[in-house]
Amino acid sequence: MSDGLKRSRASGRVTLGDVAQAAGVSPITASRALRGVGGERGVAADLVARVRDAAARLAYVPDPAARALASSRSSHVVVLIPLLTNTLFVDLLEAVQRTLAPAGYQTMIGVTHYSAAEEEQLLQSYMAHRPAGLLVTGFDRTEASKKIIASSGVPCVHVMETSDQVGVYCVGFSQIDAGAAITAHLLAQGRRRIAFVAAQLDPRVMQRLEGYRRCLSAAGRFDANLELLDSGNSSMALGGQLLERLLATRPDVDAVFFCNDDLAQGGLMAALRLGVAVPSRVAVAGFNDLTGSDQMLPPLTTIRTPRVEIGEQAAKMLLRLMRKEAVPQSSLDVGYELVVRGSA
Amino acid sequence: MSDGLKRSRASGRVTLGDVAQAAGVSPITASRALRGVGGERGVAADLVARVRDAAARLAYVPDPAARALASSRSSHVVVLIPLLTNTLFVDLLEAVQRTLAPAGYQTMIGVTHYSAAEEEQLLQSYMAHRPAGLLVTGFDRTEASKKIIASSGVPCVHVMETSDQVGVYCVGFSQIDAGAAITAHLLAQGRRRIAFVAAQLDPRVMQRLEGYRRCLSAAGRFDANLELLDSGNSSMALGGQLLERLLATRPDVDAVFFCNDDLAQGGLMAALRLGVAVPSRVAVAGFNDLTGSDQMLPPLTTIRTPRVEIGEQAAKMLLRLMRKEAVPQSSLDVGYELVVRGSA
DNA sequence: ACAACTAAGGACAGCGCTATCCTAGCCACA
DNA sequence: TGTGGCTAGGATAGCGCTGTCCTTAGTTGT
Repeated sequence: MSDGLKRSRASGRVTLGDVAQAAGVSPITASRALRGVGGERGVAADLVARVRDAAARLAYVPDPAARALASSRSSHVVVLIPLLTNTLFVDLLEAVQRTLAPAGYQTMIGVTHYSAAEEEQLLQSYMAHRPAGLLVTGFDRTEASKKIIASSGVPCVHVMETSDQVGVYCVGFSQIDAGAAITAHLLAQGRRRIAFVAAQLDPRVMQRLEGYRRCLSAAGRFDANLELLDSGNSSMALGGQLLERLLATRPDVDAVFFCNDDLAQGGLMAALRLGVAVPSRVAVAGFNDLTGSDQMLPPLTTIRTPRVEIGEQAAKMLLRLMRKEAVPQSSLDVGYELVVRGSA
Repeated sequence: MSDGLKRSRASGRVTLGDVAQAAGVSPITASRALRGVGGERGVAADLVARVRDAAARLAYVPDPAARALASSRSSHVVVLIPLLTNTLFVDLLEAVQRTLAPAGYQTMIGVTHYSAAEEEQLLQSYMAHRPAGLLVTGFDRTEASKKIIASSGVPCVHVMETSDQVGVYCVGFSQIDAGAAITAHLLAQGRRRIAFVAAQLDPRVMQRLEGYRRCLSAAGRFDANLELLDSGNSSMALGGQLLERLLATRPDVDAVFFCNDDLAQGGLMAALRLGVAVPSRVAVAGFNDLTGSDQMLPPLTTIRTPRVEIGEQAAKMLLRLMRKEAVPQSSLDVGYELVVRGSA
């Protein structure tokens, strides 16, 4: 070798071969040394050090495309979430990225807009990239989507919900229990006519509804007429409208459980506008503890969903799966927290 | 050829070679036919049809990794934004994705958290992926970042601000003008002691401040003591605190221009809590027209920033650059809109 | 009718890396 | 001392695609 620092390719790119040459080993050994194959065995420690040193000296950066082509597995992790406009998923996403990035994985974000069809299409197109891992929201998807995931052999972790199905990896909490818990809180406050107001009727919202129903039924306070479900998109504006509609048609309501905080925030603003006293006339509760809920007047009582922890744990689980390490438990329940503030 | 439908590789993957064989042409011709090289010239129309048909029949999906390796350019577009928790950037991002996805480009999102250092590191790691295009926020970055962008030769479009520098592509609007416009509106409403309250002092916030200063100076109403700048992160809670602090120390203030809507929303809630009448006692104005601003009490007067249009136009501009097509104008000013509501 | 030109399609090589097999050297055991 | 098993490192051969020539056929002009 003439000059260890000279690059061989016309492209000017520093390749693994250059590193190997500079370190005085074969390209394969350099590859193994840098990847650390076989734990601490495999390549001898002094060789590893020499290769690492050469790579640093040459500022070597591996080519992800070449790596993906040769190993038929990329460094991408596909993350599929329903919405980017809901801070819940943004917080989740940031936690995932923060955990995955140091391990050398890039996240590719797909937004499904709560549509199973859109999700299926995203899966189809993203799978061509041979992702190393997959992170999806919930369990509600088309059969075709499930088949794509299963047959691809790509490790997959489900978030936000839990399941005890074998071979299914998930990190979440029981939406049913959480829905029941906040309903129980309203009951404990002496409320008797507790309404459930929801929009964006995705599976998790329906599970919260289920929790609400079970809790009220157990207390003998269930009344189907107190459920106000709207298929529109969840927003503050809609929350305000729904509260108005609810009070107009069910004047005896003394508490409202909004399935999501943005609806609840809109409800609180509408109450303020209409001169409806909260919580004396109606108590208001939300779900998720989104940004701003603590700034409402009165501050919103809600369920804090641990999305950051979900994101971190799911990413860690995925990391183990991608490295083919053992996963302690396939289903992780991280719980939830009732946050009692002024509105209920 | 024996059976046009049989796959040749052990991997089971349908490759370009299979398609070519099924169509009775060489792999290169198939490649050219599917990519449509040379516009409508190049490959004969009947051959193109035959190849397309074969590809569809075999459900051929090109391998992005192989493509990236061979052409040294991937199908990724890197988008760098400061924050994912600000709906402004989320709206921008969704518009970008919506425009780029049909053209076959995947977006890779990097969050800089308003840190030039973090941005530099993201650039460094993402550039290894040989992105086809780059979309960055504003012009404020390290020299090293600028060098990485320039020397990579990757087409780059800047968003949110405009610049008349030659060779710099950007889509945005004048933050200075917009800041001046809303200040002028407050002046026109008869306000005389107009405060400027800001947090998260990024370059665009400082430009709005500049607009505010120019407008007030021209009217002979400028008072440096009316500026309240906080380096903390922008949030509703901080907006409330800053309003309280402002009213305590400058009791004669009759209008507040918050540099961002979340601060303004927090300010409005604090005013409500403190019993400060808006707009009679103090007028309140925000910036960006974020989600919920129209639901405040009173609804927030603000500047609507056309982030969806910025996203679309920037993506279109980037598409042209990536295809080496001519770009009509390198700097696109999409303007802004004053939205007058109840708070001012 | 022949040379010079044009353009469609193909052969070839290689992008940068890793999976797979293979070799050489080592130790342990009989 | 011989043989089997084991391990570190290397040689080889692609992964699936596209850039760069090059061939061949068709076309035009004189």
